[in-house]
Amino acid sequence: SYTYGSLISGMCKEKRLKEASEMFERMKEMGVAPTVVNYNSLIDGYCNKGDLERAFSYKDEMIKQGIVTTVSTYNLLIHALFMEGKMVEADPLVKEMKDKGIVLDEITYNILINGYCRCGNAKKAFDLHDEMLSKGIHPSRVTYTSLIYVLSKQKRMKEADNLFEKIIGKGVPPDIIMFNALIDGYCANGNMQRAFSLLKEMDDIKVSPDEVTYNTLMRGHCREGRVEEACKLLDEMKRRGIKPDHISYNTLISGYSRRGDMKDAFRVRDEMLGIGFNPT
RNA sequence: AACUCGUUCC
Repeated sequence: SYTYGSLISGMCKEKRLKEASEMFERMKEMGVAPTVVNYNSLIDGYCNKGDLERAFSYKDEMIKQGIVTTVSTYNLLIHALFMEGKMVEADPLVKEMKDKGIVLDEITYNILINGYCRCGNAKKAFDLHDEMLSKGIHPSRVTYTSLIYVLSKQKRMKEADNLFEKIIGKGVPPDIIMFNALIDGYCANGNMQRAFSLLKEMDDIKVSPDEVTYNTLMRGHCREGRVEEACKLLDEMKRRGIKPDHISYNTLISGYSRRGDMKDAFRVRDEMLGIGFNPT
């Protein structure tokens, strides 16, 4: 039966790792053979918890048990290391994959590319992008979002926009996350006009904006001191049925605070507390 | 059937 596997992965997703690992041990005691997915679920859980030591010990255990690691196993561990900025420590894992004949897949490349984008290494990210193309692996929206992100952070908006258009030209319709990333780039670089023209484009192609879209636009206005405009956006999102989250309110609070309008800042904070969110 | 990647505040 698939019962144990489902229970273990379910508990790992809910971060109930103690229960998951106990159930895993019980399962083995009962003579049920553990699978690679059981291990991957646990590795994922402990990686998310930040306990990489435990995650790696599960990887060692599976190898000892003669259970074949998959590309997912490595993707999980490489991702966890990259999120902690430990790029170098991931090198031996990539080497190990190659030694075992495990082929890097689209997700592996996306993890590597995103990692380098997050730390501002656009060169390395684009090199990996070229490498995946040369291996016949097609970049996805996930890949492009990372590349747009790093270009935006480096204020290379022309290139970010060109890339965005190029992707559309390839017949890949942008999704909401790609839009949000590009909108954020324009907001962070003070081009609210283009940011709003992208919002309009989203509406045109029926990609519904979400709270991230609006939070991003609100923040763009706030950083220019136009908190009133940001408030109008808060109303607009409510009107459109998009629920503001704690970030929406914190954006307004910090917008008012930066301007020294503490009275308004506290007013928004009270409104936020009134609906059960906590300020940060 | 079940495991892995991208966007806003922090």
